[in-house]
Amino acid sequence: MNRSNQILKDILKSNRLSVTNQRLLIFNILSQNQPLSMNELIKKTNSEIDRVSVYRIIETFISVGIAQKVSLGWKYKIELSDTFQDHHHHLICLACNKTIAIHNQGLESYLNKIANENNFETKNHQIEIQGYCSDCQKS
Amino acid sequence: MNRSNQILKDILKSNRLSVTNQRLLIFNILSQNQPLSMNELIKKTNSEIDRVSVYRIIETFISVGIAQKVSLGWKYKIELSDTFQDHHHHLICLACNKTIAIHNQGLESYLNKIANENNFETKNHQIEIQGYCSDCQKS
DNA sequence: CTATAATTGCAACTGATTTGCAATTAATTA
DNA sequence: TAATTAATTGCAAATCAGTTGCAATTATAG
Repeated sequence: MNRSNQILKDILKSNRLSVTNQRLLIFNILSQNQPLSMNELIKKTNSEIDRVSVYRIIETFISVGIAQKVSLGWKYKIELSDTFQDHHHHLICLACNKTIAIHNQGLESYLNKIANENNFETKNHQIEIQGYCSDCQKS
Repeated sequence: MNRSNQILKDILKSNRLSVTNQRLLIFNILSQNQPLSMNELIKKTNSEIDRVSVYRIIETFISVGIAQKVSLGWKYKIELSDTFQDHHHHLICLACNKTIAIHNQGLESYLNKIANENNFETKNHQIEIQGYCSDCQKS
């Protein structure tokens, strides 16, 4: 039992949610992968969980802050929330579909400044850059 | 006939696309509104255009640079391209659903810097801030 | 004005997500 | 630990978004 799994259980329990095998499996899949689309995630469950349940579990995870949606272009993928990994954004390669995490505090404060200038109370934000990674620029 | 309509027709003609009433109507709806989801757009056509055609027209508009998708959270909406309005991003109010355009050159160059540091060739980017606008913070 | 090419509308389809409900599993209590 | 209760899951079926094929219509070019 590692640290992340303990945090997961604490979050579930403090929200009166059951610790089920299905929830643990999905958490572990998310832990071991880049952001996944719903279909990618469903595939990785290897039919051990019904698709409907995967949707419901992700909905639950998002509502209690275990997972979060990140928009990639105009689709979205699922990744663990900032509780389990540092807040970040992504570069997305249009060729190989790879995501590169970017951690950049300057960018964050820049966005805060803009929100303040507009008297806007920020709840969340999305930043993504789409293009070609260094590997894929050759071809 | 205003200036924008003339630009629209020029773009269509230079791409050997017909100038049809349906295309003009959709262009005018987009001109007069904030970014619209496909369903919002379809509703505003007031059944004068079949849903399938709306999808096809937007696809065409995007391919020739008349319109563009903007991701809002993990959905997307359609707005006129940078040809018809300056490049910008949005603050989105979670309460009233209003979008506030932000024009900020510093932000753009910041993103370019990040891409360069990662040897990444940018094709497009998305930035959105979700929260509560000044009007909606009271309630 | 006619011929040709592009576009639209309709019907039907596919894939993603949601809903209702019964069966199962986890948590609570004695 | 067993029995009870509450939460969760799986299944079937519905809904919603987006797509495809094709015939009917409309725009463009001559």
